[in-house]
Amino acid sequence: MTAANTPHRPMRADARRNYERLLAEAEVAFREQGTETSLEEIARRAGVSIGTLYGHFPTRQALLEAMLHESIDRLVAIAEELLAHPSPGEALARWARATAAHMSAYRGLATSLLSSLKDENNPLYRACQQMTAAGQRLLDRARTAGLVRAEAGADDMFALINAAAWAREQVSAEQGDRLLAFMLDGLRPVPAETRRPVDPGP
Amino acid sequence: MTAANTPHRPMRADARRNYERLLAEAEVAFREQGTETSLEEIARRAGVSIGTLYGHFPTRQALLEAMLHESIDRLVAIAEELLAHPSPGEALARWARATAAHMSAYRGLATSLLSSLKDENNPLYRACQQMTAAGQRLLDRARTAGLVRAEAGADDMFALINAAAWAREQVSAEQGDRLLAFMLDGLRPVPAETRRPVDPGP
DNA sequence: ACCTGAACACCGTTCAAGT
DNA sequence: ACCTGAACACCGTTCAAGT
Repeated sequence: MTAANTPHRPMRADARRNYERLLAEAEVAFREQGTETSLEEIARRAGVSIGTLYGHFPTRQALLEAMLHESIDRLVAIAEELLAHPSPGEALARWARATAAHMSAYRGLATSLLSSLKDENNPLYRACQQMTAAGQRLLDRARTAGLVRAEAGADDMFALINAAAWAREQVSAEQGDRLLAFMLDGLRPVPAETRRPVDPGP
Repeated sequence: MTAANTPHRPMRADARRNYERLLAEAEVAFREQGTETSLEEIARRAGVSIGTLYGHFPTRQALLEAMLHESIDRLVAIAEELLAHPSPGEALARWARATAAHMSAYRGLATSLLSSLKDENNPLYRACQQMTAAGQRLLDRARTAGLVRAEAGADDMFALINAAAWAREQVSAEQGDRLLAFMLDGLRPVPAETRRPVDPGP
């Protein structure tokens, strides 16, 4: 593994090996069984005691965060690259699709992520902030191009991407694609002629 | 309780009392703790054995279905009434808001509902179908008024309502409202002048 | 016909004891 | 410095035995 998902400071060789094995098995288990899968099974598959797992990752969120580190960096980098794409709308849509696709690879992850925003101390909190910040630049560029309405913030787009990823876990791939497309189109400015067509109502 | 949530055929008086108490406690527990709350706690609160709970409701979904029966009937009736609303767009939006609000009252319900569509034998499957059918009439009416694009089906709208309800569980009420509004606006036809503004891309 | 509660298998989390 | 595994508290689900 690269330096991205290694812990803060030097580690004893056996500890480091356990850390890596736990991370690798967690990735498999989360992908196959969802983010609520048994931690004891992860420890078992990694060949260590459950106490060792807790020693390295005090909470499920900490383990998820460590597992996501690399891919989040990658998504942030992709956002950076897409800023150079000729079409601000396409760039935004592509990043949203890539992000939603990644999230929906782990059942329950969208829920873990979006709910982490309720607590600053949740290890996933910063991860969400990074992704939101990365999306913000693409969103603002699309807004400047007249493709995004004023009241839509980067947090809204992040929530929509999560919602699409959540839906994608439950429906067919085709419908999942369609739903994300609808959501992104929903960020466009509402054209005057279709606004409140008949009656505003109370 | 009314006849709506009583079981199929005559029941012994004590059985009926247990059934009703379980349903009442389930409603409270699901509302306070979410749809993954402990069934044993529901039985405890209802003052019956866990075996009695399983005797009446063989699965968690069966208990949820029984609990939702009345409110789903109500939402179907509301859809009916809204067909007479002068604005097809407003009617659709109001039904969607009412439905999302109801669903988000029980944490985890949106997931239980949308995922039930993967299995015809899930007791919630029919409940989802009823709601989708109710929404379909409002959706088609809005489509006739030019407010909904051709490729958006009633199942898409149902999924979006669920996604909004799911998001509402995790974010603020204001943001939840906004997200649902974005999603519904995403069902509108895309005006020609904002379609693919610069470059379609590969 | 319905209810009870023990039984079984599983899990999250902590922490004293080891090396 | 790190690891182990027993301990505790909890849960889902089934089913023999009761009334």
